[in-house]
Amino acid sequence: MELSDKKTAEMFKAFCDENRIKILKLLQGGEKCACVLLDDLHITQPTLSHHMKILCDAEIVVGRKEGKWMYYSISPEGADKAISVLCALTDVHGQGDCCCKE
Amino acid sequence: MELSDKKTAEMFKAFCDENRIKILKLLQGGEKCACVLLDDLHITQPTLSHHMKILCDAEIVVGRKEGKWMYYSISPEGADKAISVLCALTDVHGQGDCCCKE
DNA sequence: TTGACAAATTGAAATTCGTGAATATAATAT
DNA sequence: ATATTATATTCACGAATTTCAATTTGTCAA
Repeated sequence: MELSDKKTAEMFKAFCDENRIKILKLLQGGEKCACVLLDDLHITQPTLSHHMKILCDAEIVVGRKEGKWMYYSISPEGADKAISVLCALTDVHGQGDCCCKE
Repeated sequence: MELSDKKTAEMFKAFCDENRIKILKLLQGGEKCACVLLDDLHITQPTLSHHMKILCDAEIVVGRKEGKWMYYSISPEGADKAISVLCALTDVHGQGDCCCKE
């Protein structure tokens, strides 16, 4: 399934903010509660919520509600999708040295 | 060499604009003159120049001047760097299923 | 040297983005 | 029911980004 150029740009927006990079690095340790992320980042709760929405909309992160808490984790499927789109986008045709080919 | 979170975000900005996605797709066919890119995109010459600067600053694209013309192409090294940073960023520790690991 | 052409830079307008205060919603506990 | 706690939404504002018109710079040809 081919993504539109607009959708592709949209997806990569997940990765072009310093705080979202920090969030992803925190989630590399595994699923984390929003409140824990909030403790580690010097931003307000609404700002965190905003970034989580962008990450979830891009399907790089998935959220799971448990009672009052929201647990977030990196989506392996979303991450793989982003990687393969990036590989496909930067692979010069006829060179075939992209690790994600086929 | 580890990139700062800020630098990482900066790098991915190369991929989060619809026109830059289109430019990369055009460059997949191989090196192209700026004037050729301009013909294929519905943007003005200064706008193209602006986007090419962002792509070159991010080291995803390299430019080569030949007389009056500028030829641009995808930098395999820059692309590989971006891919490996993305892999490293989205790989959940202890899962080790990233194609770019090691 | 002058003219023509390609690309970069500057400046300014419109839009998008990141942020936090205030508020709303949802779930739990008393 | 009421209070409390966790998260989401709304709103407003400043900063950054995208865009194009105008201008400048660089290169070549006559």
